[in-house]
Amino acid sequence: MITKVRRSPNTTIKDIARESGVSYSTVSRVINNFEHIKPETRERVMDAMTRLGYVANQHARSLVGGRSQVIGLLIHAFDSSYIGQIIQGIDEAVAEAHYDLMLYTTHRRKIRESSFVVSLARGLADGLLLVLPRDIEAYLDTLGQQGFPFVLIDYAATSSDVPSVNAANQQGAYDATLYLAKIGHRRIGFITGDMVADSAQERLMGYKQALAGSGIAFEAELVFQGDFYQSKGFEGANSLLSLDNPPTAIFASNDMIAFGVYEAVRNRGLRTPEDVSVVGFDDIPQAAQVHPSLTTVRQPLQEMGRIATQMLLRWIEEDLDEPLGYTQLATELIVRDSACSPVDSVFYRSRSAMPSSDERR
Amino acid sequence: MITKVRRSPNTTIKDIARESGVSYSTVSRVINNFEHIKPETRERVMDAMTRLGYVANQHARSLVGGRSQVIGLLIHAFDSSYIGQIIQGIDEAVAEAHYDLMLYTTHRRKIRESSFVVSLARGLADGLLLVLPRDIEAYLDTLGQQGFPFVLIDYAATSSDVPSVNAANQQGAYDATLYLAKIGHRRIGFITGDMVADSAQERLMGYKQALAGSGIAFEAELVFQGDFYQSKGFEGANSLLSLDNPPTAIFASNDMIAFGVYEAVRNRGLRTPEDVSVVGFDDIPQAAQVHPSLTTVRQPLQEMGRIATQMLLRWIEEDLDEPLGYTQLATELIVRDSACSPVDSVFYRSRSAMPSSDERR
DNA sequence: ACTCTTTATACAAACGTTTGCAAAAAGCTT
DNA sequence: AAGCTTTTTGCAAACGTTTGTATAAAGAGT
Repeated sequence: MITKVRRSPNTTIKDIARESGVSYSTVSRVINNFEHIKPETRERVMDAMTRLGYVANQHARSLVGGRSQVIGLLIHAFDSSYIGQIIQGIDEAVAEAHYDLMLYTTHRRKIRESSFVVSLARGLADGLLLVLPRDIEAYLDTLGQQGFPFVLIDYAATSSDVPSVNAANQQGAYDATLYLAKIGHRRIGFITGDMVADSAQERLMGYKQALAGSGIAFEAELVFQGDFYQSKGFEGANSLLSLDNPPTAIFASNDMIAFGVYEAVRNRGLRTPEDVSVVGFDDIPQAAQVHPSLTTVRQPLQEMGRIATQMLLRWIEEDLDEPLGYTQLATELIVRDSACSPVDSVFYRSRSAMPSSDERR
Repeated sequence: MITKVRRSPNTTIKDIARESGVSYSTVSRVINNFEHIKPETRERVMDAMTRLGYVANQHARSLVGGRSQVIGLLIHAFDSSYIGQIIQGIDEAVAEAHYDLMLYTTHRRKIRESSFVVSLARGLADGLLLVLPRDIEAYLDTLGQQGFPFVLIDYAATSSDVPSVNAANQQGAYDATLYLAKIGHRRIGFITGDMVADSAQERLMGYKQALAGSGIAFEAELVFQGDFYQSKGFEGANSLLSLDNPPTAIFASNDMIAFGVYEAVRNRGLRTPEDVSVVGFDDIPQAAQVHPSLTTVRQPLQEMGRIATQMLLRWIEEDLDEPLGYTQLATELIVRDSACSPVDSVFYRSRSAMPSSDERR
């Protein structure tokens, strides 16, 4: 049924052995840097390897060694550059450790998720990274019971014995909201993310907490439920700005939403930040390129990917009996040009028409 | 040096054999759907497999069978959602064929590219997909000589014996420019992509060709050299609009650039499309969400990924002696709200302030 | 020179499959 | 009931490594 494709008969450890006049086990020991090898022999073997262009067969290695040098990465889609940033961090850490990366996208197909986890657990990968997983409950058990190493990214672990990495979402939202309050805003709108994500919940809590801390009463009408996409941001801002008493500032749960807010503000003949201040969350690369450049809460996305990977590798390589708990990374408010004091509005026109964007970083 | 992690002794084909009272080769044949198996035996074996939760060890399989059921994907970064769309297409096709996807990012590290190609060729993957590759020459030979299956995506094959998939960039640019000319524009600005990419070159040619076809003289001052990023779009539009005789329309080499143009137009107190018509290229998801929604040349990105994958799989599985040539996919002009006749400008204000966006699709 | 470590190498088994070959079982034909 | 074909099953070898155990070579100490 399956046609064999047998490529050029690959050079194996035995070819090297023959070529350099030693046994194949010696070759293996040279490859794996064993101590008791006569320098001269080592030399001869190495030589033969480069001459014949030897590359070890990873499958044979995994078969006997049990390790595949591969880690699996499960994501659900390639929305925006949020995920790209995380992957970049992962990729770097993975490459450094000489592992490879197997990619699984779920595209909202729930069922597939748990089924592939099983197959992963059986040899294909040594560990698994899950970014922003939905319905983990389904396969968390499977993973846990098998003692299969895994780390969650951007998932607020409800029980802290689940190894995970995320950002200080609540603190970040708190900082952003407090900043707006500090520069004088009293009516601050908020557009949420998709509330099934923990991060969305946490950001809302941070917003509320900062209001409370600033002596501003929470008003439900100032909160619009979004979904992390630009169009809902547009819609949300339109809704908020249509209020009888509209907000002077809008805090968006991510940068894409903020871009939608930009559009809505403009569409109504208003200006950012003179008429409406805007603050985002994430600090995706576009945030700095946009006009006016976006004041936003920076989430260390690459860092998150990198750290999660390192945690995972430690679990894989050090045969721990306990999992590694969870790590929370600090966020940072990046002040750019999209927010100013409401009182500034009047004087703002004296500034140049083309905002100077990133000068202050 | 390496600590063994030996997980729970996995159930193998032999366990199943013992459990169901047959030999392990029979089990293997049941798994691989051989014809001469007594239905009752098959039943018994299947039963044991589900009971013991058997999953085949892929490494052992590859070792003997030569096939790893993995295909490698080489990309250089996760810019914008352009790459995401392509990956989605790839991922779907790969999943359908029950293969897995190994991800390699090069992050502008040229050297690594060629080195890993070698290691891939030795067992880890059965084939390779390269998206928008730079300096292929370096390792194209390696691949070609080894007879290792590979397909390039979004690379204009100079010699048509290189298997590749891309979009009709020139035709698409031609269509867009012609469209602008048809609705009355005579001065059409153009912002290029990164000219090291073939697609950028082709789009420029399409632009020139359409001008010629419309009896409009090409003017070098109307072409600004960009790099596919939003900030260069902003810069480029500012430059073009500062000309003594500025263009009434700007054709951007991709959607991100078009967004930059949007910003520049606004920043000068002008409006899209009333004062400056804008057309993009790609049709990334954001293009439809933006205000005004962007008229753009749709590149069938997912389709490209899917088709490239299918080509690759055919090469892998059907043991062809000849490679598969190259496939070019048609583009489609998606008319939305960002371009109108220059004469419309005067009357445009009668339209509602909030453009109706995607209604006409 | 003779045992005793230490260093260096070789052999063989194992990892979990697939598959060619051979043997056993079952059906047919006479 | 013997002979033949066809279906069904089992054994063993192979894939390319790693690694435990055994052996050979080389120094060290007497």
